[in-house]
Amino acid sequence: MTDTPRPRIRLVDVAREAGLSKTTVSAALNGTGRLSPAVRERAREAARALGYRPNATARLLRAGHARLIGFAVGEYPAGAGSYMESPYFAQLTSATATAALEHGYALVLLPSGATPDEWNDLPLDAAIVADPLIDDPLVEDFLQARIPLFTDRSVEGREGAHWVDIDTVEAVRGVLDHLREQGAGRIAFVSQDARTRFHRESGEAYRSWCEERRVEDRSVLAERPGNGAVVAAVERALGGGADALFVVAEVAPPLVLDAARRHGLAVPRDLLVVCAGEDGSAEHADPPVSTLSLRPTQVAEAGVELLVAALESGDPAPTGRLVRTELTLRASSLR
Amino acid sequence: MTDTPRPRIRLVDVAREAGLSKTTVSAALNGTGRLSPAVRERAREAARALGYRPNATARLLRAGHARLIGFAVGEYPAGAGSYMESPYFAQLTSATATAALEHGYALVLLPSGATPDEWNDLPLDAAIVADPLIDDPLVEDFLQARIPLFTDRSVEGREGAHWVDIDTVEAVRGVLDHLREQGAGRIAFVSQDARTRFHRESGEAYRSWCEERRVEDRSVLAERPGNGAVVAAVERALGGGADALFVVAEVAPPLVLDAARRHGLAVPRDLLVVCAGEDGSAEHADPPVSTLSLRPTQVAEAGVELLVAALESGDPAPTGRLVRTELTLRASSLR
DNA sequence: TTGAAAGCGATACCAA
DNA sequence: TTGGTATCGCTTTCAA
Repeated sequence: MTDTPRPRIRLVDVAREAGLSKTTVSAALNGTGRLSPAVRERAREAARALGYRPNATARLLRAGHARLIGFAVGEYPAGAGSYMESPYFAQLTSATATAALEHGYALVLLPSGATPDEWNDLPLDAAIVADPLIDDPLVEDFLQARIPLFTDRSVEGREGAHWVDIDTVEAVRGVLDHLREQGAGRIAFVSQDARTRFHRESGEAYRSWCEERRVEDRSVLAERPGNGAVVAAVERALGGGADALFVVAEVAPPLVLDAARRHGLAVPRDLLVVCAGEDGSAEHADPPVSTLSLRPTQVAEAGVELLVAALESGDPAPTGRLVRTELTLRASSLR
Repeated sequence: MTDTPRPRIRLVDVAREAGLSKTTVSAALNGTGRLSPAVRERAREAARALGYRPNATARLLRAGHARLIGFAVGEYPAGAGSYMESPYFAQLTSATATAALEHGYALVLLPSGATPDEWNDLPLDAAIVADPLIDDPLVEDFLQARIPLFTDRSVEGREGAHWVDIDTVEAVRGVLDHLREQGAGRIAFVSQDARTRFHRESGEAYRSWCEERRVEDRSVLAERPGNGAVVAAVERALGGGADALFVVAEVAPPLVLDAARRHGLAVPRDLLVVCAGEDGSAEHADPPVSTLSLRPTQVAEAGVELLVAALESGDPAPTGRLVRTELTLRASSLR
């Protein structure tokens, strides 16, 4: 029944207990200053005995920074399910957290549509907006608040803004070229009605590739995010007689194969398939599915690096970097 | 070329600009105190003109709390890939963040194996350890630091600890009973060598269910986490002649169906399948796969509620709550 | 080698 | 109605 009293132990309490001054105890515990080993030990002992834990907020106030970075995703309107269920965002989020931690920063999760008053009370040194919407208010708010920001290329050149993006156009053309080399003539492009840069740019890249080659534009749009709607879009594409599928909408790759099977199509014999995304089931599907990785881990690492460099140097000059996507060829697109 | 000066605007700066005192400006901006509308407006105007943003750290020091909750997952040893790639943890994480935000708290992402010095500098009001390992050091560290904690039932009764857990034993027996009712006689149990409570308890529940009914124990363990190893385990179970599969190891359900197909087994005719987990592809698989949901969203909400209640009341008395799992029956386990 | 005192930036009491 | 001053808990000169 040790009914420990509520009030937390402060530095002064330790000092009093040890018969030393705040200053000395602080130096002893932080390993700074020139203290005699005896005194240092005495201070440490008192701290241990009292169960002293320094008040983080106070140190931060003194230090002038919080080593905290806000993290939000622009992609999903609040409430439309969780963005983390997407393997891409899951990897992006955890890679960002890991990269930040390695630089001594912790990530604070912000809701997708966060307004300033939701983060104004948080001591954020910087912010990250992953896959911002077009003219994302979140981005504008952070920029206006002069909080260093890392997001995609749409902020290029703005003060305090740092970007990392992928080579979408090149990547899309690479996939399409690959499918053509493997003998596909009617390549359908399955996307989703997303307002992200990737979906917009990849759609444009697909269309211009088709135009250049004078082939029919076989884009199909999923009406909503989620496996169900994307599978429905895939079925439409197959109904249209496609002999290859490039799926950039997020979907579990095995479900695409299921759809093909239902249409009596053998992959890769009758239908070639490439999916964009990080879904781990692609590799173990039957047959294994070729994937275009958007490299969330590399994006996160590069962005955090840029952001931290800006933070440490205090230089608001905008910086940016491009990350290469990676096409992994598997049985589903190789004849 | 507005070369804005580095130093941030503080309250005093606004006060000087407005010809008022810090106190008055503070009251004006916070809407407290009794100020004349004129003065209030003058203060606000000055703040706006200077682009004043209050220092969050300073307010927090004053307020005595940070409204920040640390979030870590015990499950994965650091570096073994990201826990967020699991739909269960992805949902748990985002539901926790959402629930916390609704109560005015923000979530700080901590790495899985975090040691005290990784979070000591963070102003955490509380912590959450999802799916702790047995005797998880993380749990012990938080408890010892007297930081209010929410985790699973293993901390039941300890001061400052709050738990939420699921009815694992009942749930497992329910699934097994269901499979038996549907005519299965040789039910294999596919798990993974995880040190979480769920995997341990579900395994025990399966074994005692088998004993009670004098049927063979057909447990199979995946050697590692990840689709590959789990599919291999499923194949072993099928090789052993199972006529039903209860897969509690995390895997994309369509891959289980693929494995069955490779063994020439039709689902549900020759093989019944139930998967535990939140993988969204189960619903759209062909045939749709029955799933046992561990209800991460409900767990998160209940836990945050308990934690926040304890935080607001300052009462360290331990609390806990049980959440019911949910079995969704689909074609894969219905004859 | 040790300690007194001055901040960090904001809020809240209480006197004017 | 307004403002001086103490305070939150810690770190850091700087003097002794």
